[in-house]
Amino acid sequence: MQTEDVSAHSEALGEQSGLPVSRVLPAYQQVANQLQELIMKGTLAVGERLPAEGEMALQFGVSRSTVREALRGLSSQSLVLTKRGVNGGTFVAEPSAEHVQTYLETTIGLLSGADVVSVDEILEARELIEVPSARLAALRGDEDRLQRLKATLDTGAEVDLAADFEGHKDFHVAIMEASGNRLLEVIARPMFSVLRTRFVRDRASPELGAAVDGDHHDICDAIAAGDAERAAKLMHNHLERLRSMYERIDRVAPPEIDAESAG
Amino acid sequence: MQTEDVSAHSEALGEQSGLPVSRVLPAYQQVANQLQELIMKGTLAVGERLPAEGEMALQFGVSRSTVREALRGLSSQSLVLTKRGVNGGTFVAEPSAEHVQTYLETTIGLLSGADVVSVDEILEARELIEVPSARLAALRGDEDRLQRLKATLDTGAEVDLAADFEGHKDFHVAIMEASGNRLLEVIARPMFSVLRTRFVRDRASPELGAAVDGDHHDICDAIAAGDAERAAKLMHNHLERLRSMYERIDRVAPPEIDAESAG
DNA sequence: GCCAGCGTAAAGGTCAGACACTTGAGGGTC
DNA sequence: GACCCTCAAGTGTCTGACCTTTACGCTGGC
Repeated sequence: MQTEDVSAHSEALGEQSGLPVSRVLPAYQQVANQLQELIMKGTLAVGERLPAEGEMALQFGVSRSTVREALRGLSSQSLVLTKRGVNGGTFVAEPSAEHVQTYLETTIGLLSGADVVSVDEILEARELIEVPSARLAALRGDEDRLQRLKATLDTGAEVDLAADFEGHKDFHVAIMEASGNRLLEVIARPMFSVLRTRFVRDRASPELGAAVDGDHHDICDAIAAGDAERAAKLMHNHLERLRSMYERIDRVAPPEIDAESAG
Repeated sequence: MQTEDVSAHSEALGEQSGLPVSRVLPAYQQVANQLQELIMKGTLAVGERLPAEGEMALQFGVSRSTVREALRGLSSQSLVLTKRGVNGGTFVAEPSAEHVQTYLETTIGLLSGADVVSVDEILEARELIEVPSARLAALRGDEDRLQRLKATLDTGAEVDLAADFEGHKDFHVAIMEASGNRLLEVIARPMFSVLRTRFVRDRASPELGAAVDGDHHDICDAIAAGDAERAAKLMHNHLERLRSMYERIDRVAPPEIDAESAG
């Protein structure tokens, strides 16, 4: 472990050594930690209302500003949400898949931008998840989900590449939805978004878009037919195609995060 | 722009989706959004120091408290970190896989506790990720990683079930590490932790622990031999065993959190 | 009896200013 | 050169005030 910065999560160190290093966390951090623990333990139930800020300030023996700073931290983690007005207050937020997706999207984007994870790794992870997702979708697909999947194909002939890309996203998201595993959806969707952001749509070629569309149709057919293995294989091929596309793009326009090409 | 927190909340509440929520975001939220965008765009480079709080307050035309609340939000997302003292200040944090793991751990835990995702889904996702991870580890495993993997087995005969469980965790983490895909590690590790938390160690039986240990040794052997398919198959069987274990435990003593689900 | 309109008050949002605490840097002392 | 002391920049915390939002309830007209 190369922990060069021992700022926040410092453990309790030996009391015997009277080092003057004050490992005391800021008050707002302590308050946040305590509240978070209460939430995680279930002591504070979902939807339950926390005391008013002023009251918490009294209870914790800190000022209202400190409590507020703690709450901002929790709220930006979607652990709580605040409402104004009468009967407003701070409430324990309902855990939602969307929040996680939003967070993952920004974070994976940052990790990728900082080369902590490579595009190859994202593509690989995508394949690991989406191929079995297609298989599961074929096995489990109920009418409803199948319809939604088909709907993502219905857009027909599009001229706008950006809209095209959106359609592709919808298709892949629908696949993961159809797999019946929400956790997969939560995980895979941000990866898709990150790739989309990194490889700006305009750089894709129209003929490739058509090929992608064809793939989607084929995959959808296989899923509709309940042919799990074929769906999986097609998805694999599809992602291979995408991978080579990304690689080509990457060679042409290297690691620049956001190409703001003026011309 | 992901400034649509408001609508996301109302949707999460599950009532009517068209609630008349005020579109005006609080100032601290706006400041946080702007800073976040600067960070994501790379305008503020990693490690770069932001202006002092007071200065930002002037620039944004808000009070220092407001700036601080914004910063608390960003810092709890590990987008920035603050240091005190001379040469202290707020710095753009280096994206780190650990932060994401920590976040995912708490969040998946909450999602699971609130039945947004089921244990089955976690297990399924785990299988999707870990089986190919074992395959990749067999294909790519360099000496170094292989040694680390083996080290997780060396613990030998353990009496303490808790420590045993820790060892199991280390093994699975080492597998994902050996797969060479950090993204997989980031994703799978929290899932493991959640399962561990949900199924408290003491409930596992000693003989099962032995079986699990045996599995681990076999998998490790297959990886060391570079036999990718065998490693994958063994991992699959191993996870099947775990799944049935979890199911049995779940039947006997269902987690107290979600007892009231209609059944 | 019902609905519209208004007032009210609770609670979060924002502000200004002050002081305490931390910590590196620079300078002085031995 | 090593040590200590002081200083300053910047975050951490507090106080207390005022603004803004918004559900609830009262009032009055139909």
